This record gives sequence, C-alpha cells and structure tokens, in this order.
Amino acid sequence: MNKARQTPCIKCPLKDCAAFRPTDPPELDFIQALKIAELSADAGANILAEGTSTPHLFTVLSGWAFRYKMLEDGRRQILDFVLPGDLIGLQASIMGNMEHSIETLSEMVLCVFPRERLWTLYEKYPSLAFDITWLAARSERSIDENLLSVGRRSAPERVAYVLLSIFNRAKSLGLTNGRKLKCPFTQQHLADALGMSLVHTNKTLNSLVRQRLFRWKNGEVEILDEERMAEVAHYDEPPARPRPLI
Amino acid sequence: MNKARQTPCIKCPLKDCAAFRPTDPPELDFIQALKIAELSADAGANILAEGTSTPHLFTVLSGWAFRYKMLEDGRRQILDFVLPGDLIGLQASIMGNMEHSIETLSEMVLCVFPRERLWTLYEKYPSLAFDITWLAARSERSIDENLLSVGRRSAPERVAYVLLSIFNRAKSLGLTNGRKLKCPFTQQHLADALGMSLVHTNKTLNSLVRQRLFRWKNGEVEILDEERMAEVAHYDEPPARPRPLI
DNA sequence: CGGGATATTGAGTTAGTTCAACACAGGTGG
DNA sequence: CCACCTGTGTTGAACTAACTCAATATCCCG
Repeated sequence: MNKARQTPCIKCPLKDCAAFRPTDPPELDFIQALKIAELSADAGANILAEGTSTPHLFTVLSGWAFRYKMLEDGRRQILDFVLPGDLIGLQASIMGNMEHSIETLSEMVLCVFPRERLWTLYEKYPSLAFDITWLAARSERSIDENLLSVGRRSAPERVAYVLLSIFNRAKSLGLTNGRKLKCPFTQQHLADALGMSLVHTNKTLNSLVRQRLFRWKNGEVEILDEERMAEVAHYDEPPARPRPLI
Repeated sequence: MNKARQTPCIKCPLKDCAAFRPTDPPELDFIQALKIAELSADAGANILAEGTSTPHLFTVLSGWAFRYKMLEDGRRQILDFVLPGDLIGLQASIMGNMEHSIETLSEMVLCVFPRERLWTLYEKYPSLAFDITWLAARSERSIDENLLSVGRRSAPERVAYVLLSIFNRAKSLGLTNGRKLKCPFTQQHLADALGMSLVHTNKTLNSLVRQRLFRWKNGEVEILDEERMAEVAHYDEPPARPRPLI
C-alpha cells in the first residue's frame, strides 16, 4: 500500500455512474476536504483486519475485494464482494472495531476519510449522512441474499445465483463487456462465498458450463444463457432502483 | 393488529436499558412527536411482507419476531431474530421497498413512525440519524455472524452458536432469568435460521442436551454449561460495547 | 375428549465432503 | 532457454453429514 496522487472528487469516476446520486457542489467540496488520501493496494492486500480498529473510512474508487470472517481453525466465509462505490470500515467507525476482515482481489484504489470527522458529516450534511445509511442498507440487503443462498439453495442454484448477482452488480457499474466480465477471483473464493468445498464448487461449475449456461476462461466469465441461469438460480432481477434523491 | 393506548417515550421501557444511549430531552420530545401510533400484534402476525412498501418505520417495544426470505417453492431462511429495541422497516424507508418479510414469534408491541419524516430527523437531529446508522451497522454485524455459521459451522456448532447468541442478546436486554430464557420459537424456526432440516435440528439439539450443555423444556431454554457451549460453538463473547454517546 | 401443531425416532438415500493424484499455466532463477 | 516451483484447476473414489420419508409420541387448546 502506498499513497498516490489524488483524483479530485469533481473528477471522481463514480460520480456519473447511475448507481450514485448526483452530488451538489457544496457536498462535493465537503467530501473533497474530508478526503485525506488516496490509497493504492495490490491484489491480495489486507485492507482491514477483524478485531482491529481503524481511524479511517474508505470508499472504493476501483478494484475488487471481499469481506470475510474466519473461525480459529481456518474455515473462512466470504460475506460479500466489494466493488467500486462501496463504503468500507463503517462498522469500525460507528461501533469501535471491526468484526470482519477485508482483502483485495485485484489492485484497488481507495479514498481515505478520517473517522473522527464522520460526526461532522452527520451534523453538517444530513444528505450525505442519509447516503451513508443508504449504502449500509444496500449492503445489508446483499448479505441477506447471500444468507438465503447459503442456507437454502442447492449447489447449482448457489453457483448460478452468485455469478448472476455479481455480473449484474458489475454491469450497473459499467464493468462488463457485453455478456463478458473480468472476474479476479478464484474458485476457492467462490467456494468460500458459497459455503461449499473447493472440489464441489469446481464440479458444479463445470456441470453448469457443460449445460452451456456460461463459460469461464482466463479469469473472464461469459453469461451464455441468462434466462436459464436465472431459472436455475431462482433469481429475481432486482428492480433497478435509482438511488433516491432525498 | 390493533392500536393500543400509547406509552409516552419518557416512560419507554427501553430508555434505561444498557444497550441504549441516554437520550436528551429535545431528542425525546422529537421522537415523541414523531410517534404516530403504538401497534399490538399477535404471535404469528406478518408485520412486513417482501415486495411491499410500508409508509412506516417501527421500533420494537416488546416481543420477539424474525426477519426472513423465501424462495418460490417455500424454502425459508430466517435472517435474524428481532428483539426489543430493534428497528424495523429501515430498508423500505430508505430504499423504497422490502426485500424480506417479518413475522412475530410472540405478541409484540411496536412504536410506529411515519417514513416521510425520516428525512426531517436526519436534518434536525443528526445524533438520532447517527443512532439509526448504529442500529443498521449492528444488525449487519449479526447477519454476518449468521452467514458465517450457516456457511461454515457444523450442525452442533450452529445450534450451540445460535442458542448462545440469542441468550446473550436477551440477557443484555434483561429478558433472562438467571441461566434461563423463555424462547417463543419452535424447532422449525431454529432449523430455518440455521439452514438445516427440522429433523436434523431436532437430533442435534437432543444430542447436545444429552451432553448436558443445555435444556429446553416448555419453551424455556436453560444454559447448563456455558463454557462448553462456547467451546462447541467457537463463540467469542462479543465485547460488551457500550453504545457510543457521540 | 378430540385435533392440530410440535417434537421424537429409525431407516434408507443423497448431496456434498475429504483425500489423493494429476494437469496446466505463469513466473523465477540458474 | 530450460527446469522447476507454486498456485490453480480437474477428476475419480470413498466416505459421511445431513436430508427425506414415515411412523409415532406428546403437548396444548378449545
């Protein structure tokens, strides 16, 4: 990890993304002033560790990561994937310390904000405070989905579901290329996200590939039959919910 | 569901509970003014349904409920349990509609707040807005725990874990009686929370009972050997984190 | 005194796990 | 440029945790 030259918020690559609320100039100025650094992390870097407390709050500018928890004996559960526009470290900022860890899957650039000024944000910019709550609610929603998957879906259903949901998230961020998406994770990551063993994840993946639902070559996933995948996954396309303007 | 006589916020039974931040008189007055009704629901009532949108935000005064999601074919996953002091319907209030349902396990009394005034709260009472975010973060934490359980713990581990964590939550709310706790859920509820079948849940429960870790009679759970239960569950007592005073 | 919901138990089945061997690719150092 | 090494993916075989089915027991409530 090392600090890099900063991108001014006004040029934030996420600002015009459909997933985000247009931000007023005064809010933008405030965020700009709040931002104390830009952090570049390599793939495989530990951004935050369970049990610790960071003085920082992060926003993802680019790159992929995942939130996870581990049991002492090494069993790991990936809670969800972190994509550009996600907020990291809110739990620690609000509750004191982290109860999960975060590791990057690719190179990642983050904006760094000091935790202690979060309160100022709540006082002075209620609209931004509302946005933070919105992000927290969205993230809870995605964990709810994963819990349903891991608890009640069969292996093929889970695999189809996770691929579809990642694909759609990435699509809404403009990261997809037609029906293709560069995915920086391994089958081990998928297994840990789905609560399955590596071997069975592999076999399930290949079985779905043989059914021509998708392909996965050179770290690139290509959805071949979205309809049938949604069927297998019991996936309801989430209504493209525009972020409320308050 | 029917409306009942209202308890003034100043006499809120949760106000002095250790889990809550002492609230200033002006904040209390605002909440009091915000509260438009008190709702009494029977056991087994549907408070909120997936896919719908409510004009209300609720706070639980007393009683138990659970949040859940279902697949079309009826498979149900309980996401977490709802206890007094929890906030209900924030997702709908912030994002437009619910992606999960809520059903009561016992009689329940709720305070009702109009959703449209949430924004006023953010504008006028940043400290309360901060509290809401705190509640959202806490709830996310508990789902993270459940996801770890369902994804990576074995059946006995899951059962021990869920009982311990419910017991400790209830204890911090003053609902326990020594090592005993009245639990209004059935084995089916536990099974659906743990992502297991009813039969296997029953067998696992009984095996732990035979090992004298706990008892469960007449809807009352009694923890007999907390230490060994924590061992089986790989349970780390959550540090009793006082709610920050901002 | 029923009758429906809940809990218990046994038996047979299966989805998913573990173990182990092998294949393949990319990256490094000699 | 090759030889090796490590991380990743693939496959078969044996095993087991958890599931389903089905029958019975128990509890609670009207």
